[in-house]
Amino acid sequence: MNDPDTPAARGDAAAISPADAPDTGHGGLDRRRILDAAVRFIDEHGLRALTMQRLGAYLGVEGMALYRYVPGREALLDGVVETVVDELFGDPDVHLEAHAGWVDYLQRLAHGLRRIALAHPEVFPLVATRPPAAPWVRPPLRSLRWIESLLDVMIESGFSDENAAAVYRAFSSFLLGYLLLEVSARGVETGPVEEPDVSPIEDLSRYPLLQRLEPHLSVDVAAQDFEEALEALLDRVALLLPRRRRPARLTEGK
Amino acid sequence: MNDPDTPAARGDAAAISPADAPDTGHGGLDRRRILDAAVRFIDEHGLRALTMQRLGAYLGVEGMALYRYVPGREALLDGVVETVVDELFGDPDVHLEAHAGWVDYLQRLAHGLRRIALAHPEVFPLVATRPPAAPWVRPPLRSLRWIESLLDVMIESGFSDENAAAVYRAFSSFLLGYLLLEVSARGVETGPVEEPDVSPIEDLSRYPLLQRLEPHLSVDVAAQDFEEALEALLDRVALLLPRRRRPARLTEGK
DNA sequence: CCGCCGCGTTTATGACCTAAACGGGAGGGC
DNA sequence: GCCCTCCCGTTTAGGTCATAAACGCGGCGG
Repeated sequence: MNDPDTPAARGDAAAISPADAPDTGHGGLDRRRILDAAVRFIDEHGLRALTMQRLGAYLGVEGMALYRYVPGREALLDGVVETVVDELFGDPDVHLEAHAGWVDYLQRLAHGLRRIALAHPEVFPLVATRPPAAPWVRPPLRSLRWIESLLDVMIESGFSDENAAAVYRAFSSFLLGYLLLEVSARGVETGPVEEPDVSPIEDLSRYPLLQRLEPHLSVDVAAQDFEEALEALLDRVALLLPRRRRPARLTEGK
Repeated sequence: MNDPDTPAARGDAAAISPADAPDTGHGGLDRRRILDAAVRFIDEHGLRALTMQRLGAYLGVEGMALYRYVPGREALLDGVVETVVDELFGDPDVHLEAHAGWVDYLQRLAHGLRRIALAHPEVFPLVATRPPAAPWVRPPLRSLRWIESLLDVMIESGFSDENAAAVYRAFSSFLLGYLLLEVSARGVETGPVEEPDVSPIEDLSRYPLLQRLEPHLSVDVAAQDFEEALEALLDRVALLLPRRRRPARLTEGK
């Protein structure tokens, strides 16, 4: 057998769904319904559990039925990524245009992406690591429309072409690092419902500081770290602007 | 068939190795040889191509032989990650102790990890995303010894316990974001040797800025971005230190 | 000289992806 | 009303994989 005991993969079709699944309600697949179901499925059972057969069952259908609407598993995953990233368009707090300046724009965009990451922790690693369509599409902002929008806002705000591109790169790296780590940490603390494991992780006694700092390391300050790093990034970005157009102060020196 | 045409996955055992493979030279497996071979294999053929059978063939042996030394595929991947991360111990430019202050220490550590990422672009995503042993082990620095070392250096340099932990978190996020993006961008520009693809990616005409900035977006300035973001991070970290112990200037104002 | 054991091989099972053939029912043309 | 035809989900089949379990060979200590 494959994946002999992985908790997520121990999916007897029974346990997986007919009861609470969306199950279409009236039969009749289509690409959208499949993709949405796939996202929900991954949210509920984890990426590893996603199988054509199981997703089919989740929709009340044989696995092969999906192939009529989706070219294959890889394409399905691409669709999942796209579906999740596109949630950004439905977010009332995030806008394609900067109504209140580039700082506000980038903050809303960052928070919007963070919301998505936290809403779909099991999907986000996919968003982060799936090979992008073009080399300059940098996860997690992998939508041409949003990239265009970001560049537009920066340029309208007075940044040079080169600096706009640099901001895009720095912003991507920032988001990827912080969100991927936040999401995967959350996954580790929630996910592995495994047995207490015979090995208490490893011999901690050899690492006195790890022991002493364990409380500090385990406190979840991801939200605060994110805010602070975002502020720092925005401050740094502001310095790229010709002095006259620079916003006075990003934060009121708490 | 699986993976119908993926270039990396088109591995007839013939194409894969006996010729240039390590092939032990004298038969006789062991865990170390297997792990090293796995790293080389992934470097050469990509992660997707790694199969128990193929790795066996690469070593001149049947796939099942590996199971005597490795509990299974997952464990193998864990071993690969560990192997690669442990290269840090062999790096003459990186030291467990800070001989020249914490700034120098963090710079060397960051560059050491970047060297690893660039040396094993196909392995790095694994380093980045594999669930860590403990929740406070943050990729890509997933070695207890190095975490301990980092915390030690920071604390010896006068940072509080809390700030040392904060530095560790910020440093991890920074490395993860920048290195993962750099490595995957490199992978995209090299990797997909696919047919020119009927769709020229997507209709670019709707995104005038993407078109106009394409040159700026495609220039590879990853190294420079990395240095600048590292400097910015270190500057920010320096502010955590009591004023008296703060290093005068990190960069001589270029 | 023999039986045991370390180690790679063979055999077997089951999960999974996917190509291809299949079949039933619903709707349109007559 | 009848039949033809697609649309769409199902069945069938075959290939790749991971992995458990039985196997067998060669060397070594008794």
